[in-house]
Amino acid sequence: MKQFLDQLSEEMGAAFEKAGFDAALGRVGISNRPDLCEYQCNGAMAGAKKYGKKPIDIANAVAEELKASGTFSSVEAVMPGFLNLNVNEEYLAAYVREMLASDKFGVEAPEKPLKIVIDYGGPNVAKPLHVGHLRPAVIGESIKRIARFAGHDVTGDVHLGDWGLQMGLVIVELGERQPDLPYFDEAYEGEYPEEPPFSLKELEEIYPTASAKSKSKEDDPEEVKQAAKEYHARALQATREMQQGRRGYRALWKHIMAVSLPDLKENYRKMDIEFDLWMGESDVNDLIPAMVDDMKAKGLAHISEGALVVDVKEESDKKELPPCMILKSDGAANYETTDLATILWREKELKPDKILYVVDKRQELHFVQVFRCARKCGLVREETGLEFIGFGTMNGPGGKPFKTRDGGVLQLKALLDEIAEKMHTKIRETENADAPMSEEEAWQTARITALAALKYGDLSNQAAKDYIFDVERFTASEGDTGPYLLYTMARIKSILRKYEEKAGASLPAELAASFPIPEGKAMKALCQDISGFIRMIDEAFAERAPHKVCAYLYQMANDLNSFYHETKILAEPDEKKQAGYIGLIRAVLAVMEECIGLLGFSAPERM
RNA sequence: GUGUCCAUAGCUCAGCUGGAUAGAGCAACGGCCUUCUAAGCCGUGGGUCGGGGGUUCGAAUCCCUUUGGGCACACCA
Repeated sequence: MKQFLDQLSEEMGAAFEKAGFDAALGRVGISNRPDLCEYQCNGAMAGAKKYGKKPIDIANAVAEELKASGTFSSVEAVMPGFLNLNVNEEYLAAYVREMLASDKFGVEAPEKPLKIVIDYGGPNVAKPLHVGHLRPAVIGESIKRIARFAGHDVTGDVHLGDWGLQMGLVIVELGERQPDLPYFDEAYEGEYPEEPPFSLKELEEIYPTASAKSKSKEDDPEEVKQAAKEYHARALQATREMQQGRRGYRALWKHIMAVSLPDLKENYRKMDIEFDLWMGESDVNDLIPAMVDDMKAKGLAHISEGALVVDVKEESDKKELPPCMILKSDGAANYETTDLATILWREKELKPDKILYVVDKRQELHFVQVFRCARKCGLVREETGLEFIGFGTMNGPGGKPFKTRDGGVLQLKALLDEIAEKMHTKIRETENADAPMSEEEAWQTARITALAALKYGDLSNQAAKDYIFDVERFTASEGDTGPYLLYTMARIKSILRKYEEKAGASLPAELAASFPIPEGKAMKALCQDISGFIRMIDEAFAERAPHKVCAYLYQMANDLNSFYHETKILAEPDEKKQAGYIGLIRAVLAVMEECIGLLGFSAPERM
């Protein structure tokens, strides 16, 4: 279906044309003066110069053409040349009914659906998920769902960080602790144990320890600095040896993966984040030699300061762009290498029209280099879109990087639990004494609500901006929050349940038939909200902007609550009227369900 | 230093393909539960849209400039 505003614009454009003006001037937008009208068109002012006429004269002429319109209930030309519009209720209701009767509320598949790969998540194996992993997962997941809903063929890939220095660090640290393990004996030719030499808990401690050991601060004594440097060098060497196939290290790598991966999967599952592919940097290791050879053969890669690089600077650059490094001077791969090989793999296996990278915006330069290198070396077809979607840093209250009270990194599990507990407390404080929740339902509801709080809190901000993550604010669950939306939905569900009980029958599956012609401002506002759905989806997809879905939902929830307060639905004596109310709130609920699904969370039956 | 992004109410953020009085939430203050969930609704106060120029009938929005921040700038990812 067409966007509602486009339909209005068409009607308006026709009127402009009839009055002797360019139809393109008839663009209709939502009014920014809701006290005066519902929609507006400013084309008369835009066209004044072109036609050498006063804007108000044009507006009046156009308004005259629309006098008999079935689309608008009123068209008013106002100084200096605004066209203030209200839509006809029956026309509006008919549009919404058509939406409700359509698949996906009238959002049609694009003529040529795009094959899109979304690279998001990017957790590092061997490191526990911490708050820093929240944004890529939450934003990427939502963009994926929006793109899919918009009708595209979307593949989400977690793109594990499993081939870099952190592996070398874990190997070295393990070697310090248990040097007698066969993995470290190069002469060992037997089978390695099946059981990993560490538990998940140990692994989660090994990495931070190793990482700390490899770094030193400015004011550390010289011998500490020296030790850190030496340790770091060993980790680099271990990384290289692992990449190049040293048996013992590969075996350890497998152990690390076996221990770490199930935990990662479990964590993402808890957050309702689903990847189609669990590929990692390691999966493309075998593609690297041929890729490098090809770059050399084409004369694109050359040695610079010991490393193999490809120049990617261009004439138009305002700034000196460093070359893209293909191999480090020690011959090891770095993240440019694996990112490039990954592009190669995706191109070969999936032939995507677009690859979207949902990554920290601080990595933008890296991706500029990688994208240019990929093009220059012919790793992708000309028409394959490579798109960087950078998100801002999540800071704690006060605007500084997010830390726990004792200065450590807050693990994602801990954060989720903390919020769920607060929600649980809230539920117990406010629940209806006549129908208390079972402990199971209370916790279930708490977890659903916590996830909504967390995700909505993140997604309602523009992704590209830094934002302040304030647990107190999100758990407050007042105002523009996830729980507020869920609460609104729970209210609707409650009414629907009671209505069904009273009527003694279940509601018809059909949404469109019972949708009313709106009477009064509150009802009409809700109809208009629904009518804007297709436009919202188009924009959210085009701009990769989940926050548009949030704003849409919030507006709808506000309007619903206003309606709720001024209308006693269950007490309405006029059965026909009541059925209309029920039809309206059911439609609102259905749209809201769809929207929160796009954001990546769900709603409980009651709160 | 170079590049880049940002600057809107006390705080956290929308609005930015230019339009009429710049919107929310939190915080503050005042109302509303005998009636469908008060995690709610209604209202009040609070802003030279960082500063200065320009384009335009019209600028928070576009251009230039300036100030103040964030971030990045090849062998960690």
